Amino acid sequence: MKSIGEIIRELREQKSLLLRQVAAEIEIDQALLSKIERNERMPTKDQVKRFAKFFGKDENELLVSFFSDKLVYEVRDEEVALKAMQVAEKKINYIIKSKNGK
Amino acid sequence: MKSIGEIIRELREQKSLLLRQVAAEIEIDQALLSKIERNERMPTKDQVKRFAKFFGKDENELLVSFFSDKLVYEVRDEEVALKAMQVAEKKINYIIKSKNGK
DNA sequence: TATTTTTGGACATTAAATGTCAAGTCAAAT
DNA sequence: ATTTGACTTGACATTTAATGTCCAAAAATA
Repeated sequence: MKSIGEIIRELREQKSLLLRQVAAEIEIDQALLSKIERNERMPTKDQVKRFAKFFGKDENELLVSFFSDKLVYEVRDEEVALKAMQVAEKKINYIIKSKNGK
Repeated sequence: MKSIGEIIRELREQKSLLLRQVAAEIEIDQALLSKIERNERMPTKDQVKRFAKFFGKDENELLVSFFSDKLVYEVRDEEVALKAMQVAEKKINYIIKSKNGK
């Protein structure tokens, strides 16, 4: 249940790396990495993939954190947030079923 | 489980109104309304409120359709869509609990 | 205190969304 | 067949929101 930023920071600290070092690997500005780790900026999907690769983490696992953060962000301040999320889940389920033949 | 666009179109047709007429009420271009009804454009939150008021529908009900559509749109093409949605729901629940004291 | 790491904030850039307009299609009616 | 009215389409404009950059300030470390 951690945010994508928290996860990235933990991974970096586990390896005792500096912002500068990881930023260079991922090819982003170190100030941007700092912000990503503190959830002040969202990374792009592509950056998340690079983080996964660099830290040797499962890509889908990080992507789930990433997208769930984005989803939460979309409705966080809305009264109907939870309801909307539940309905969205049903809709996704429906779409998936449609894709799999019937 | 209908999209916000489908709902708006149905409401309009139930009252036998023309695109032009509803568009004037809501104060949007009729071409835009046409696109909204066919899910080619998303309305803004404010427009959704105006639709609710004009059609005499519960505002939150329409907002749930609206936001759930947006949520689905955010992850529709992602392999991890469902998983991300489920995690997002947990996160929302957590946030709500935090807000209510403990 | 000097050095290094991290953060803050203003600004630039890019990307994505909404909104507009004019031309287009289609159906019904005459 | 032509006209009329309703709706749609597509290119483009505008607006909004996000990411990205730079440099100075702050915080931590030696």
